[in-house]
Amino acid sequence: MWIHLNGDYKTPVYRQIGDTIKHQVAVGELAQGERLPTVRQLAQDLGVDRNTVVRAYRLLDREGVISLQHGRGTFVKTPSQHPHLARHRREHLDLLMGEGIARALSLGYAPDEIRQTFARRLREWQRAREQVRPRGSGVHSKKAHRRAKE
Amino acid sequence: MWIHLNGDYKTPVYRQIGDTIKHQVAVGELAQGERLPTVRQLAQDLGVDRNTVVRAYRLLDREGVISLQHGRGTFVKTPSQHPHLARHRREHLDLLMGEGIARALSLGYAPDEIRQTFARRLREWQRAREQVRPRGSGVHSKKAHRRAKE
Amino acid sequence: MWIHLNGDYKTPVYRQIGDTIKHQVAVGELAQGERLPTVRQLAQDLGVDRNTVVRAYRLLDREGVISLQHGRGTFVKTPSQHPHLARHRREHLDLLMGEGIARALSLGYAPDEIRQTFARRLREWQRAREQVRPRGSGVHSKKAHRRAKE
Amino acid sequence: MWIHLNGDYKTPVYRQIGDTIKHQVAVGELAQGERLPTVRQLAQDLGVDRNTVVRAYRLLDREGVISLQHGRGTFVKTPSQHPHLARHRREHLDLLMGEGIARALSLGYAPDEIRQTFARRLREWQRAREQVRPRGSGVHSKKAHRRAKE
DNA sequence: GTGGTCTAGACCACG
DNA sequence: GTGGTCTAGACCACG
Repeated sequence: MWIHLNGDYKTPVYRQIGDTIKHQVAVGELAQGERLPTVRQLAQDLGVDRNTVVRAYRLLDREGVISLQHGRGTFVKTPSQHPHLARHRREHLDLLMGEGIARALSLGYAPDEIRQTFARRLREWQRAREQVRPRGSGVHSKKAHRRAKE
Repeated sequence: MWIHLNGDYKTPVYRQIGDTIKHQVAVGELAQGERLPTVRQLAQDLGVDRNTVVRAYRLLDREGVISLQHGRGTFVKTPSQHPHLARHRREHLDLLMGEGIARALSLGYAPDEIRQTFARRLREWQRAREQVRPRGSGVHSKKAHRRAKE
Repeated sequence: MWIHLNGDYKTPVYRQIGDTIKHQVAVGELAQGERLPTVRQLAQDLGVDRNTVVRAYRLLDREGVISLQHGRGTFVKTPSQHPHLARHRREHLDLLMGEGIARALSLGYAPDEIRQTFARRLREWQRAREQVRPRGSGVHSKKAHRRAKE
Repeated sequence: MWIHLNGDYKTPVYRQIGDTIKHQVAVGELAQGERLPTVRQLAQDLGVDRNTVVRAYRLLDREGVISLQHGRGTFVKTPSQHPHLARHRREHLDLLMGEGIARALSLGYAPDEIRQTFARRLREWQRAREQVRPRGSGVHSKKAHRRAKE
């Protein structure tokens, strides 16, 4: 696993790591249930401190994207493991969408502008997903899934 | 002049000030050539440190949006000279929407689910807004700004 | 400000600090808007590392109880600063309550048992609040509030 | 024997196992004198490390709930000898409910608001449960447990 | 072996 | 001065 660290920029390293992983999960590059590199491993690969990786992982864990399992490893969450059940799921998405909308409205963007931008961005993300997924390029192979439940 | 400071968010204050001014220039709320409040004045109005306002103004000056004229004051440059502004606005909204989408996708929500929830929430927010201030724009009137903080 | 650290127990220090502060806010011992000790100060008072205090504060920040403000200090959040607006507020509470219920049910507790325990605990908390509040014991005096908006 | 492991939560696995067994003994699901699965067996059933099961059993043995008999097996002690069990259950629920209440109060929600939301959510959850398994208890039947994991 | 916590100490960004 | 980030290194808890 490789993550490009934008050496001189203002975004902190732990966020760059987290954002990249989130992106990879969103796009399907990291399959759900897949095991992430260990903290030590990724720290070594990227040449950063273990604590920095821990911080990135913990952030994602709190956000519900991955699951840090003491003594076992770190895994991409399966939707079913997410904020408990169906009703929870729906409310969570409501909250998530509401946040972005509230923020945009409070910054003075017009509803139509927001709507259009949203639609375009979502299409862009979907396209990104489709380009990654259908290839079955190693990461999502049987092997990757086999480990998932372990 | 009033600028809403998003007290507890991650964007630094000097950026919030700068972004808001850019936005106001972009939409014409601040006319070209118009004089901005003095550093002291704005700092007092917003209850922030003078250094923070200086930092915001200096950034805008460097970006060519305003002109800091030593001993005379601070003035808005001609918007037409700054395609930068419109782009800034658009990119900011792009970023904002992209964040929510990425998060939802990485949490395993389906695109259609996201799309529908978003649409519903936006409608709800619009309705909520209309109930609060059906008196028209309001946002730009001096009165509306006067005690926005409260 | 003093926090008793349960030296030999298994709860990590950063959690003990966070839980205590949460408790004090819940009970009204720390007024909303009130300023918390600086990271350095509290670290020194408790004889722990600055990073440990930062960690405790950040956790509370993420949970929406306090607000870490770069360069300014740390403050107890005012309800109005919480998860945005009224609708947000309601949804957030829904989610909060739902979590506990889901967990208790999944552990096999009967609904009536849950209901009664909840009612009793809430009464206990309310009583704790009343004992702290009406005295106006220094912390919630005018002085404390005056600083809040600063 | 099946124990639901809350894969991504903060409680360590060995405690989840121990708590569940205590709970089952407390409600009579596991009769006194009854033989528990062997360490190997349970470890395999749950897909966890043997050491983890050993740790759970040893804890219960120390607490007097079960009896580890070298070379013979593991047996449930007489519940009546253990007021400890009922208390454990009650305290656990207390803790669980207390957490949500403390959090909500510290976020500024009013007690009545909390009370009402809780009541509504509990009703909703109950209704949701009834729709899922209207076939009676089900929980204790061997069948229900067999593929609970899925 | 895997993640969790903590310290001591450095340097940075913001107000 | 206040919080934010990062490192190097230690020791612990869990599986």
